Amino acid sequence: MSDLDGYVPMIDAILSVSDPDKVSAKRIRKAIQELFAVNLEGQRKVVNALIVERFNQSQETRSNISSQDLVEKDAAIAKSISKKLNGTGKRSKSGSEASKPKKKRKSSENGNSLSQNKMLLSPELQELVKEPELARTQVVKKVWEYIRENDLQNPADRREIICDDRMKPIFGEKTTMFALNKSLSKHIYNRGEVIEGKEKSEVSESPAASNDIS
DNA sequence: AACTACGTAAACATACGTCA
DNA sequence: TGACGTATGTTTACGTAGTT
Repeated sequence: MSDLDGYVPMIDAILSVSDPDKVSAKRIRKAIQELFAVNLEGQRKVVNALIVERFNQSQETRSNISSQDLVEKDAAIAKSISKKLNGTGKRSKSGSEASKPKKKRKSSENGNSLSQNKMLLSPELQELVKEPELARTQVVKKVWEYIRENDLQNPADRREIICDDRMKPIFGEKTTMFALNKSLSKHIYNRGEVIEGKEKSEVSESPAASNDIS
């Protein structure tokens, strides 16, 4: 057994404060990766096996011994874990935050995100962003650049976007930042989609027409 | 092994909760 | 009260974990 032994106390601590019905090896492994800033993907099976082993042992221990000492020790470690996982202890807005993923994420590490795949754009969108194809995220970025350059946000409610002539075929008279992506999706195509089925606009109605604003 | 379910990635602006 | 962190909404292919 190896360097993984160093994680045993932490595994035990996590197990001690977790609901046995809900806890999973995956969750524990991720927690350890975060806490120790290590990548255990290459050792996933070994780590999982270790976690299962500790789980079984902890269940056994719990049923047999009710060591006050152990509980207190676990509680102390668990407290520090919880503090680390939840940041500075700030905020715990909507209930069970622990299980929720963090919204703010580091930029892609593996670069295989589909968001980076170039997509073909409808003529209306091409006209707006001045590019024939872009990654979805880049499309959004370009659209926002255009909105700011032309000062198209409603000053009273900056979530609202008042469309100009170039935007109207895509978004209608006005839209919101939340509806932006939905409207955009009608103007973004996969290459295969276009090659196999010709263009959406050719097959059925034009994307602009599919927008419910007529 | 095959299948299902879920989390992740990216962009954006604003509202709101929490802490110092 | 200001600063900071997070939720909100949307898209969808891919990776992974869990289940059959």
